[in-house]
Amino acid sequence: MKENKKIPPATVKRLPLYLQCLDLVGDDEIGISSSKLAELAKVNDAQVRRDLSYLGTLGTRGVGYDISTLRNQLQLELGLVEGWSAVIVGIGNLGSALAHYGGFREKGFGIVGLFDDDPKKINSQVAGLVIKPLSDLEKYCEKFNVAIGIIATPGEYAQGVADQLIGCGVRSILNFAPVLLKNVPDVQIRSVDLSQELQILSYYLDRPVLKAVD
Amino acid sequence: MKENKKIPPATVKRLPLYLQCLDLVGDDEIGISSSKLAELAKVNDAQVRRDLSYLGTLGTRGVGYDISTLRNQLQLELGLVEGWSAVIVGIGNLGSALAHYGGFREKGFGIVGLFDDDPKKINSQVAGLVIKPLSDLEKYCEKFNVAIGIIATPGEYAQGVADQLIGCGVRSILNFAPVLLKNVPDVQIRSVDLSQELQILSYYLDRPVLKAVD
DNA sequence: GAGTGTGAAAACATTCACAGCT
DNA sequence: AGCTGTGAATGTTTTCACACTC
Repeated sequence: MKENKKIPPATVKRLPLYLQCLDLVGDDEIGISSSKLAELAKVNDAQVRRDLSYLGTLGTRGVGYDISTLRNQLQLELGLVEGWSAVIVGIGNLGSALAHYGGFREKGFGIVGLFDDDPKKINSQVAGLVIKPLSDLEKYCEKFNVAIGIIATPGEYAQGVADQLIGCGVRSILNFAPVLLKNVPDVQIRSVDLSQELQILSYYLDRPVLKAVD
Repeated sequence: MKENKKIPPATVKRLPLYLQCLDLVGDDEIGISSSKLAELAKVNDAQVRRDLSYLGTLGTRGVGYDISTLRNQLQLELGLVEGWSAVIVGIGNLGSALAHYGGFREKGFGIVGLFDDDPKKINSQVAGLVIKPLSDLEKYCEKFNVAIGIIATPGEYAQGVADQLIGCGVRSILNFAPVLLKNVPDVQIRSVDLSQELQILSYYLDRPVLKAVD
C-alpha cells in the first residue's frame, strides 16, 4: 500500500480537474504557471499552489511547473498508473454509454467485463465486450483482480449488485442508480445521482445571483 | 423571483438527499426525528437540524418534523414546484438513458425536447419524444420556456451546444460531456464528469483508511 | 521580475452541548 | 422525557500577502 500522507478531500476532488486542464494547453508549451492553470480550472491561483504543494515541491520559483512532471505526479497520486480493472453491471442505455466512454481507458482504467441478468442481453456485444450473467461475476473478479464496480442498474437491483460486488472482493463502487447504498467498512462508495444534480441546479435557477459550489 | 435568503451551498447539496430519504420511510409514519433522518442520510443529526433550520422553523420540539410539511418545504425551496422544462441535446446512449430516466419527471422536471444533429437519428423516437435537429432548438425554447439544458454530446460539440442553449435564453446547464465549459455570467453550469468520479475513487482505492468527502 | 511555497487571516462547515419548548 | 433550534467550539477550506528562489 501507498504511503498515507493525507491530502485534503477538497483537494483530491480537484486533482482530476488539473489533469484535464493540462491536456488543454498546447503541445509546444513545456511549463505552466499557477495563475494560468487557475484560469483554466476556474479556481483561485493560491488554491492551485496550495493543492499542488500537497504533492510535494513540484514547481520552480520564478518559473512555474513543468507540465510533464506535473502530469506524472498527478497520475501517480491519483493511482492512475496502477491500471485498475473495472466491471460495469447493468447494460441498459447508461451502462452502454459507460462502456463506450473512451475517457476511462484513456485515464488508465480497464473495463474488463459487462454484466446483466436480462437473458435478451446476455452474450450480445457492447463496445467489443460480451455481456455476461451476474453468476460469472466472481470468476471475472478473481481472474482480472477487479478493483472497481460500476453500477448502472435500475434502483431496485443496485443494493443486491453492490452486495455481490463486495462479496467478490471489490473495494470501490461507483453507483449511478438513484438509491442510497449501505455503507460497508473499507469499501469506498461514490454515488452520482442524476436527478439530484438537476435539483441542485433548480435551486440556483431562481437565484441567478448566488453562486453554486463545486 | 424568489426571496434570496441565503442557504449555504453545502446545505443545498444535501437537500435533495433529505427529500430522497423521506421517500424511504413507511407511508404510515407521519413524523420523523432529526436523528432518524440523519441515520438514513448518513450524516450527523446536528447537521440535519442545522440544515433544516435554514428553511424556517419546521420542527416541533420534543416531537420532530412532520414528514409532509418537510417534503413540501424541501420541494418549495429547491424550486421543484415550478415545473421547469428541460431539453436534452445529444441522443446517444447517455442521452437516451437520461430521456428514459423517470426520476426527472417524478421530481417535477419536464423533458420537452430531444435534439441531435445526426440525420440518422432525427425524427426517430426515444422515450416517446421525437428527436429534432438543433436548428429547432430556439423554437422549442420559446414555446416551452425551457429553463434547463442537458448536454450529453461528445466533448467536441459541447461548447457549441452550450453557446446555442445560452443564446436561446437557457440559464441553467447540466453538462455530461467531459469538457470544461466557458463560464457565462448569470448562467449556472454544473458538470458531471464520469471519468473524474472514477479518478477520485482511484485515489482512495490505495488508501482504505481514509474517508472521501461527499 | 516572475512566480512558487506557505504562514497567517478569513471564510465556511461541522459538531457539541444545552436551554427551551411540547 | 424527548427532541428541536442554536450559541459556542472545533475543524476544514479558501484566500491573502509576502519571503524566498530562480
